[in-house]
Amino acid sequence: MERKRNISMAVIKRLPKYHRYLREMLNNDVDRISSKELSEKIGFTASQIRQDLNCFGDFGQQGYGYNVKDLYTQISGILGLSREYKTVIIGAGNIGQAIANYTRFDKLGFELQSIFDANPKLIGMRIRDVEIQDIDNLSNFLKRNHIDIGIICVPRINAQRVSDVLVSNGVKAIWNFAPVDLNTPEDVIIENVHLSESLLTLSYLLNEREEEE
Amino acid sequence: MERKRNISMAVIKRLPKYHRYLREMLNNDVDRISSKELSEKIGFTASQIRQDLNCFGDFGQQGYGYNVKDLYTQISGILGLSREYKTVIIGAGNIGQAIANYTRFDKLGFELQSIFDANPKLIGMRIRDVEIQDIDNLSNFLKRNHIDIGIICVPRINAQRVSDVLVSNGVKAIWNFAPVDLNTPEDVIIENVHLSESLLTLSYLLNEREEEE
DNA sequence: TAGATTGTTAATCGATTAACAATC
DNA sequence: TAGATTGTTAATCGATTAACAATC
Repeated sequence: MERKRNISMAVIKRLPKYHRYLREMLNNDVDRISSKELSEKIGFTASQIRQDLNCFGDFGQQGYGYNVKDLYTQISGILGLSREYKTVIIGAGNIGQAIANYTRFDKLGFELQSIFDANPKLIGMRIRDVEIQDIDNLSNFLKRNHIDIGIICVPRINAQRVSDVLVSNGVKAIWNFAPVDLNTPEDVIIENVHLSESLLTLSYLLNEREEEE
Repeated sequence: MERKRNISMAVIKRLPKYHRYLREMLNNDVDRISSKELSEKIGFTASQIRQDLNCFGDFGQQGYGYNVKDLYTQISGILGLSREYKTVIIGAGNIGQAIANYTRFDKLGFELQSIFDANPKLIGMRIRDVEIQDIDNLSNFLKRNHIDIGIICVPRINAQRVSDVLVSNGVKAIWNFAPVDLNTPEDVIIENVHLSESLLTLSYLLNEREEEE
């Protein structure tokens, strides 16, 4: 299935966007699409789209283009969505609760198994049928349950400690919302969501724009 | 002050990370740092760090390196943090409330002026002294108050409509959490936080890693 | 002064775009 | 078959890294 090793991060980061646009077209009963048409919607060049897709296979057909349903299925598979992932959230504060409440991720196959927090007021509370546990149980819970992805939503100061517990109990992927760069072994995958950095990019651009005037 | 026009997006996206590391060093009473030392902490090459900083000015000194406090101040200014920004949040659901509760952004100079939602159960509620208003008041509110940044936290289906209201009332920057690419005039700045895309990047990488084994 | 480290130019690397033969 | 559009190679563009003279 894999055609090309070492897919560049630039390509990988575009895949979810293909997935989203194809899903949308599928919902609108679009049967087929050419790289040129897709280019106009998604904003990548037609050439780039063909290059990107060809990293993974010959999904198109000359003179026809791409079958939307088939391509969607392929991209879903490439993104790893043909299986399910068991997740835990650590930190039931603002962001932790927000993520826990998102039904969007369930539909993609990410199953929230438990939530952990240190605050006694939160422990025992339920978010969509998942009970918030004492963070002291985290290590034990991980030993008894296979977890694919740990979602870190604790304050900056505690993030590395939580990460260490996850890693030492075999969790291989971390979705990190704490504004810190975690230190982990090479075989652990980290995906950061640094909201402040996103906001500062916005203020940079807004300011740059205003200076030009 | 500006040395070089057309700073590339690659450089811009690294600036907030410099800002974060410098803040941390400042808190740890570090006085000066060389590009080589910073490189070891932040993970960019020393060469890249010097190139990046030189887009904006000669902040270093041969034989000495960079003064942490000065550089922090410079980067803060470049990121537009020497002024304040008035913001509104539209959508008081999971993400909207989480963002409203973040005190981190206040400290950087982002002042939440109001929150809007369509849900009667939420209207009138207060989040940290800010009252949730009926979304029908949004347009009027924007006409009476200058707002720098609109933060869109409504469901996908309503995001474009909200964006249109913001834009037609002169809002020039949008921080968008809805999983959709907004259609806006060229002079409006959009910064997207697409959480699903981030999660799918993670599942891609996790899957790729497991295939190799 | 000698050592350190910048600012900056040149070399390399990688990603994007253009072009076109292959083929449905 | 003729037209359309892919897959893929080659050309271009941009970003990163290396090297080193300038200078604190």
